[in-house]
Parts: sequence; structure tokens; C-alpha cells
Amino acid sequence: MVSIKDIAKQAGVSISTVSYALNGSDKVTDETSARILQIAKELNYIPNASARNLKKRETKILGVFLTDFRGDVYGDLLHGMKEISNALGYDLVVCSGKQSHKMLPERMIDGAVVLDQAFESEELLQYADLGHKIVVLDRELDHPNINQVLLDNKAGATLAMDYLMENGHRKIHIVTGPEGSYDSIQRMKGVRLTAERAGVEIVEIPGDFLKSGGVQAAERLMREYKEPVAVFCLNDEMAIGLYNRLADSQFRIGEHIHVIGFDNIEVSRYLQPRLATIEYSKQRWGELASQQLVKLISGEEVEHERVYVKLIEGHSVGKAPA
Amino acid sequence: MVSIKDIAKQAGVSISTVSYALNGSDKVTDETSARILQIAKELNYIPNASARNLKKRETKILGVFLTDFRGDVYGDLLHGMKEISNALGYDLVVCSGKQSHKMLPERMIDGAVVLDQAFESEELLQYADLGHKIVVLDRELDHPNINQVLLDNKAGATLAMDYLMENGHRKIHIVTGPEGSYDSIQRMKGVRLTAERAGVEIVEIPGDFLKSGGVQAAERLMREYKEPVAVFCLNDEMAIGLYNRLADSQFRIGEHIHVIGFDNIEVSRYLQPRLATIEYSKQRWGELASQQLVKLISGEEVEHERVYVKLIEGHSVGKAPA
DNA sequence: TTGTAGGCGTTATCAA
DNA sequence: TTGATAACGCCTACAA
Repeated sequence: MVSIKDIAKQAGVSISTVSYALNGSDKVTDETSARILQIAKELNYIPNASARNLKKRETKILGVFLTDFRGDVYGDLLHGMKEISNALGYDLVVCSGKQSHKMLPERMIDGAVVLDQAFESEELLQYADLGHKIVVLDRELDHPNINQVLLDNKAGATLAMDYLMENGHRKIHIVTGPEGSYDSIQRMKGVRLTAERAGVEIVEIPGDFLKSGGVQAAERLMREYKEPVAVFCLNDEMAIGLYNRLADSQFRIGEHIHVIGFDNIEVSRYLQPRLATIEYSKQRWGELASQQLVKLISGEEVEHERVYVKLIEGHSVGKAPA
Repeated sequence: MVSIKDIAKQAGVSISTVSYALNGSDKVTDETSARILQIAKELNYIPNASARNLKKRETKILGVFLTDFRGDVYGDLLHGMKEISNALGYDLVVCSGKQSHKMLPERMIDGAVVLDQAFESEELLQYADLGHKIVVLDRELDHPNINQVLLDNKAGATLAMDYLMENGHRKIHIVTGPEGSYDSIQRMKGVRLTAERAGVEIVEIPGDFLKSGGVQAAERLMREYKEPVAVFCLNDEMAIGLYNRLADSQFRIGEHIHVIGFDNIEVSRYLQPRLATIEYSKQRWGELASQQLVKLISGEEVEHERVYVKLIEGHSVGKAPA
């Protein structure tokens, strides 16, 4: 491995001069600088990140932590994060799993964006106490080193409920997310608020944010079927499970079972009939996250951010029978 | 920041003793070791990765480089990679974009898996020459430090062609990938071989592996339409673009336009009619990649690996009119 | 069993 | 403008 020491030897200068030259400092003659750069190139010199990071106490890398690499929400989100990170001079690495958590406290990265319920708040707070900068996308956490960029879940839930009610549905089944999921809890709050205000009945069906939850919900709905029902799946993936399970039954979506989801993932637009759902810009969400994290790192005061949502209509919701 | 020096001071021992204790060496008494560990915990000690990496010249981190975080193929692939990486004692980070390439030569990671045409072979070979370990999933590269884990593209293309021919199609349009794409080139080889052998006519339509390519292909097919045609889209995403474009036309897929894709991405099973395509285990692909990379890093000799494919039938392909 | 000391490759301070 | 030198935090012979 060739280091600045080798370059120094070859160029007949000291290592500090080499370092200056390599970092484009003007403390060194253009002439020597050119010679050094030339030699560096000849020797195929490549700096060692660990050494630099150790000395500078920063890596210029941002990390994002996901529960799982599978999952349709991530593509655009990560893309948005990457674009902004790069624009602001940072690299982005995506990680998943408990093993990788230590990259933050061990200073392999300068900050973290968290979208992973399995990353415990206690752990996050502990890191924040140690001075590490964090942006959370899936919980509320009050700490000067932590910023929130959250979906407007309540508004989304309200939009969904309103859409069902506009179509005449007065009893609405809700397929929830897994216990403890922030998104699920928030969406439920929106649901309850809207339902109470409108005097509409809601029936909770416990779900898991996975297709399996939708399948189970479908089975229960078929078992208990008496008349057309309305269902708000708290995410699209469960709605897809529900579609799948209903596919070879005599029940028709948008006719016997009216469904709306949340997330507007890509598959949703290809479902027959098209799934009504709640949309938000995943890319913008990612962009905001990166932006906030960099601000946090540079010591700026930052307010929490919010990502807005809107309704996507679809024939998965039809008029309730009069 | 608390370092082993602080622990040493607190415990009244030398830093080397602390280091030994922390690393579970048996060169130190259980008693002192326990005391040191205790103090380390009290002080909230967290090792510094940069320092460790600098000294040990390894990071126990694997990197995977993607063209873009969007793209339906990645979820399962990354999941497979992560599982195996972790099992073998490595962490996995996912990167995208030219900026991040330097993580390999700068030794932030111990090896790289490349699935990114934008990562130039010349650059890869240069890194390999420097001793860095690489697994490529999207090209053939002959170098002792590089291993290949490739899809059996030719076999897949042959399966697809055979399926169309079995259904009586004797003139087949091929929507290709972007220029220079390894997958596209290999699949075309399989196409040509099969076509020649069967004496079937093929018509190439240049594509881009994106939905837009499928849209354009659809437009051309409609313009030139005289009788039912068969189309092999060299990936599913273009097939989806084609579906989308045809959706509000009078042309029916599986009737006027017969389509088969390649990749079996998730959306494909929800298309109406279901898209015929070529499937392979993306997860297994990722698992193999990680496995090979770790072997390479530990200095083992490794053979190139291959991922096998199979046909998924679908009503997007119907019988040709007699 | 523990301590001393050198070094991993950089950066950055202070002299020269 | 350049050079010597001391860190950064950790590991690991080698010495005690």
C-alpha cells in the first residue's frame, strides 16, 4: 500500500508538504504541488479513509437504517436521500439489521436516518446523548440531536375515511399495522377522530403491514359477510394481500368489498380494480431527511418536518348500496 | 469521546491491558478483565471503528453497488446478500453512484459486489490489481481478484423463445436493453441462437430496460400492426410499459399482442393478463454473491457461479392464429 | 499477567 | 514555502 510517506520519499519532500499538496492547500508552490501530484498519480496513490476519518473525526458518510431491504416504499425514498446527500457533499450507505447499528456510535458514519421500528428509541436516545445526529422517520423523539421528518398520517387517514364516507359507507373495517408501529398508531388516531365526528362505526381487524395481514382480513370478511363492507387497510401491502385472497372467491372488490389503502406503492396502480389509496412523495421524504440530517450535523437549529399526503381515487371503492 | 486510554487511567492499568481485556484475550486475569469491562461500561466506552480499521487493515464490511435504488429487482437480492454476509461475520452496506466507488480503494469496505453498468470494468480491474476483492453480477471479467455470479441469461432467453414458438409464433419482436448492457447482450445471444435453429424471424426493437422503452415499442407495434404479433421484452419493466401504453387502445395483450418478459418482478403477477416471464431466485443470487465475495477475501480459490432460470407461464401469451 | 513502545496513514501545529 | 513532530485511537510484539 502506497502512502503519503512513499510519495514524500520519492519527491524528496516531507510528508506534510505532500499532505498539503494533496489537499490543494496554497501553502505550497504550484511547482512542487504539481510534482507531488504527478508522483502520486504514478504511484497509484489512494488515500486511506480510516486514517483520514480517524484524524478528522468525520467520514462525510450518511447512513440510513431500514428494517428490511424488501419493501416497496424504499426505492424513491433512498433515491431522494442519495441525491440530496451527494449534493451536500455526503455519501450515502444503506444498512439493515441490528448488527449495523454500531456504525453510528463507532463513527463510521456522520449521522443516521432511521426508518426501522426495530431500532429502539432507547438506543437512539443514548446515541443522541453521545452527540450523534439522527433523523427519525418512524417515531417522535424529543432530543436536540434528533430531528423528525414524519408523514402526515392523521391527515391521510382522514382523507381515506372521508372518501369512504362520501361513497356512502357508514361502517368501516380498519386493518391495522403491527403493534407498536408508529404509522399504524397515528393513522388509527386519524381514523377514530374522523369516525367519531361523523358518527360512523369502525371495526378493527389486527394486521401486520404485510400481505399476510390482508389475507387474514379477507378471510374474516368473507366469513362474516352479510352485506357490502368498506375496508381501510392501513397500508397498500395488506390491501394487496386482501386482493390476492379474494381473487378466486365470488367477492368482487369495489362491489362487495370496498377497499382503500395507504402508501400508493407501485403495484397498487396495476391492481384490478385500481386501488384507492393515500399518496405522498417518497422521494421528497428522502430529500427532506437528508437535508435535515446535514443541517443537524453542521450544527444548525432545525424544526421538525412534515410530509404531506393526498388521496388517490380508485374503483376499489364504489358507492354503498342505498 | 472516551477511549481505552480513559479506561486505563480509571482502572489504573495500561492501555494494552485494556485492549486485551476488551478483545477477550486470556492474557489478562479474569479479575482485572472484569474490572476493566465494568469501567468500560460505566464510561459508556465505544470503540472507534476508524482506529480499529486503520490498525487491522480490515473493516468487516461488504459493499454492494447498484445503479439506482429504484428498481424492483433489488429487494430480495439485497436481502439474500445481507443474510449471508451477517452469517459470515460481515456487515453489508448498499451504495449507489460514482461518488461511492472510492469506498473500495480507500478501504472503507473489505470487498464489493457490483451490479451497476456505470461502474466501469476498467476501474474495477484497476482496483482488483490493487488487491481489492470484487464480485460482479453484470459482466464477465477475468481476474484472480474478481469472481462472477451471473444469471443464465442465454438459457432464459431460450426458454422464452421456445414458449412463444410452442404457441405457434413464427415472427418474434425483441425489445432489447440499453446499449452495452451485459444482460441484454447475453439474452440476445440466446434469442438469435434459438431463432436460427428454429428458422424463426426476429425483429429487434431497441429498448432501455425502462418502462419508457416498452411504451415506445408498443407505439411502434400499433403503428405497424397488420396481424397478431409476438414480443419478447428483454425485461419485465419494459413489458409493463408496453401494457401501460396498450391499456387504452383497442389492442388486447394475449390476443393481438403476445408478450413475454424476463425477471419476474413483483408487479408482473398483478398485470392483467398475468405476464409470462423468466424467473430466477433473486435472493439466491444475492446469497451466492456474498458467499463468493467472502471466500475471495479469505483467499480461497473460487469458481464462477451461475444462477439458473425457469419459465413462468402467463396469459400474456396465447396461441398464434393458425 | 501486565506494561512499554512502535506503528497503522493522516492531518495540523509550530518552527525553521 | 517547507519540515519536524505530535496527535487521532487502537493493536500487538516484546520486555518486564
